[in-house]
Amino acid sequence: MPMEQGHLSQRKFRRHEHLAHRGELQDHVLHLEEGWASRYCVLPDGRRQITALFLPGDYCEPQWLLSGKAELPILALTPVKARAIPLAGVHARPGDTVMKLLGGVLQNHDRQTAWIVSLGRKTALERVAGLLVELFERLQATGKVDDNRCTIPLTQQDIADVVGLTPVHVNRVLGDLRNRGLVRLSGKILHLPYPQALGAAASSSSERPVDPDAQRTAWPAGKAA
Amino acid sequence: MPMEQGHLSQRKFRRHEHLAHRGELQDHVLHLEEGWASRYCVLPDGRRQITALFLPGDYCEPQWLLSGKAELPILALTPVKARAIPLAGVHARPGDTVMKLLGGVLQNHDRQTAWIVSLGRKTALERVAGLLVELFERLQATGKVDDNRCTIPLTQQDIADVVGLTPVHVNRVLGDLRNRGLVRLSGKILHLPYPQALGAAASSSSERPVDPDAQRTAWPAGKAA
DNA sequence: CGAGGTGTTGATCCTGGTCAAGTACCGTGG
DNA sequence: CCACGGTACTTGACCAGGATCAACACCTCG
Repeated sequence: MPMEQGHLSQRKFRRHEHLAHRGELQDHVLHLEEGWASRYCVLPDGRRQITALFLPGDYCEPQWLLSGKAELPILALTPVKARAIPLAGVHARPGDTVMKLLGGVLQNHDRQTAWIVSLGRKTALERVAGLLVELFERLQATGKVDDNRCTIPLTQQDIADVVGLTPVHVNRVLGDLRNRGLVRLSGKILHLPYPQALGAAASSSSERPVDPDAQRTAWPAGKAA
Repeated sequence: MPMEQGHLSQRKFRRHEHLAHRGELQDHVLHLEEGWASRYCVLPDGRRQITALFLPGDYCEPQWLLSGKAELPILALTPVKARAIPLAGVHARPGDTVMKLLGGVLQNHDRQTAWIVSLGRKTALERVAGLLVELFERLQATGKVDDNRCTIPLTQQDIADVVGLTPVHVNRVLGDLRNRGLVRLSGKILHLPYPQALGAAASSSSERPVDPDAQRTAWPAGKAA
């Protein structure tokens, strides 16, 4: 009995409450109105990795349109208000929403690709800096940045679980960024005096000499068939 | 001038030739018939990370159906034979192919999620073991495994660029796995005497005591609203 | 008020990186 | 036939980026 898409589809979750459980079938997609959520994975011995962050304005797991199932659990990092979009309705009258959802899938896919590069090849400092600018820009896109300031409700533990580090080390890196004057993070307020500069630190840390003859084997790259 | 989908759409690439360049617009998707390819990213200072592997039978970048554009370059790791599937045709008569492509997108998405967990939280040994079983199983699914043996045309450098390690260290880890009798990798032939056991090594290395009270903060996980 | 979740800092350890040399294995051309 | 040059693989010695262990300060919220 699918209900109309009116205000009745509004759902609330408390901090640390699950929006979805591992392997659970999903007949809807959530559109976050307020609060943050995360997709995560726990290894048998307790190691945790967050594989996606969902911010206000995001669809929470657009790919459920295609799979109808949550591969991994989704956890509220803060109190969350969301609108549930029943998939039955979308499938019945495939309109604008389908394209938005597929766009969301694509965006998440590309974001994940970028994170694979980060986790595989970047230093702790680059990863943390990268996360901060990514979040800054995503919040900026939804008008949630003012005077280079925004609210990041993440714990240092959360950050660690995103960037694949220890909370202790995240702390040190944040301290380092603070010393360099690139980041001011007090309480949950993030202030980036020079977002540009932080972006630079995220790509390839300034120290690391940009090796001009980086190509291991110079594949001409221009020998099309 | 799009050609018919007959045998004329067959395309060949040599080793180290690009199937697609970074940012290039794509009016087709490739279906690999023979050979392996990889999506990769190079940082300004030369660090490389492979973010996807394409095996025979795979669609190469199904999401091009949605984006029409290659975000990252695709490189042939071996000589490649592929069938080009023009997207114009797919959009015109959306049939079975669309679902197959969307399924491919979903599969790649999930695979990337798994790799984020690996790169973020697993040890060198677990990552390498994980890669080998993944490839073994993907080849098995297309009937390319016989007597627990299959062909892996990857260089140790390639493997390193997938698992985010140094080729030197990959070598040591492979040696370790060989000593444990879990892997026999001579030339390009991979032999897994006990695929099962290797899978176990990939999840959480046997040494690592499975911490029973792993939950950092015991979130009841059962307090639905 | 106390308790538990956080953030901060120091000392020490260890996984994996770096540097370097040497080997094996080609396919090429003399 | 062998000499060669290039790529891939191995191995050792040493180094360093983060992890681990531990203690403490802070702060919010029962």
